[in-house]
Amino acid sequence: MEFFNLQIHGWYSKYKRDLPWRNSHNPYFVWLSEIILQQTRIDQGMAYYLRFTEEFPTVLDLANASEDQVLKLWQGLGYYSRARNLLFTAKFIQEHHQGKFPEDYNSIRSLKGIGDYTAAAIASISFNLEYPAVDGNVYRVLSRFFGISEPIDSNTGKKTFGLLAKELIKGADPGMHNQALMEFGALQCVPKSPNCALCPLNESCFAFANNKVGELPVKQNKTKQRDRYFNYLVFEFANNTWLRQRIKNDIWLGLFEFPVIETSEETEVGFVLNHPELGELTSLRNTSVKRISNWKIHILSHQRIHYRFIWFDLSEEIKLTDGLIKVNKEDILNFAVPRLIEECIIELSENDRFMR
DNA sequence: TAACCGTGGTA
DNA sequence: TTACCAAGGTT
Repeated sequence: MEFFNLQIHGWYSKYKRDLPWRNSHNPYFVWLSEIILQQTRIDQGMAYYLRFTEEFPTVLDLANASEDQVLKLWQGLGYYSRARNLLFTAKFIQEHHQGKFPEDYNSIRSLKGIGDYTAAAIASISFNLEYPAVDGNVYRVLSRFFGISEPIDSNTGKKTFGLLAKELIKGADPGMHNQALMEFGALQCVPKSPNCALCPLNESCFAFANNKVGELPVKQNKTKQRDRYFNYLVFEFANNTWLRQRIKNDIWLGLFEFPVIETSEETEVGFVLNHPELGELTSLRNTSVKRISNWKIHILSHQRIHYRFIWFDLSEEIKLTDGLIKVNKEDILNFAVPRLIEECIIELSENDRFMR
């Protein structure tokens, strides 16, 4: 174990990346970076981190934002509950911690959106507290080097890795140690085809010695995907279209989209045009379908969204029904939308059919 | 406990 | 093309 820490720490001092959130121990910045980077690659999250810190330099700036504003900044990053919890926790800190980020592990861990990993990361990096941060990288590094084949997504496995990580961090600089382990997993001990020949730990690595690098770590649960079918209705009249905010406990909660009729399969257009839900949206009769896109597929971690767009040229202005929002086309980019809606809007503006 | 919650990169 | 999976957390 001493060899392990010595090599990891030495490797880190040599190869660590210069990342913006490493220039400060400010718990607000560390928290922000950790939430953004949950299940997200640094390449993908970096621009979001820079935008958030510029827009909201302090936790109080964030606390005073609206949810729509935060979701708009978060647009495209996915797992939008992270953004909603971010705002909730900022407001909570404003109200219950006098606007000062809490400095002890239990207080940090109790905040919404912060689990075992994130609490340990903030506590160790910001406050030098000795809590092991075990993320996907650390599971991989430990399982390979120490030869642990317990599934990392089982309770017993999490306990085993947690205990080992707790032993390893003893006596080390907590923040440096945690980041070193993660950085090593992210850059050297990568998931697929790591370059073990030049790894400073290869002489003692169980997986390398036993040719099990490709088999570790072990995961047991495979998430099932289900198919869904979204018929998006794009109403146009004058320079307006209509959007609706997603308010059900479902994907994309809080984001906006064109009104949608969900069907059980890739139905004919006639099925949608005669659908009772369309009648609830508009009682207009003289609506003509201008264009119908092909079915496309948008992949989520657990769902496959089959979707298409049906454009309606309205002969008169639509009558507003529950939750429908009339949007001037020039304002549409101010709404937080799912990726597939954004692509539709971009395509339309490029084709000069929509934004003129 | 297992299912739910996005998006993009990679082989 | 498909499958995996990335600084996970909540219910």
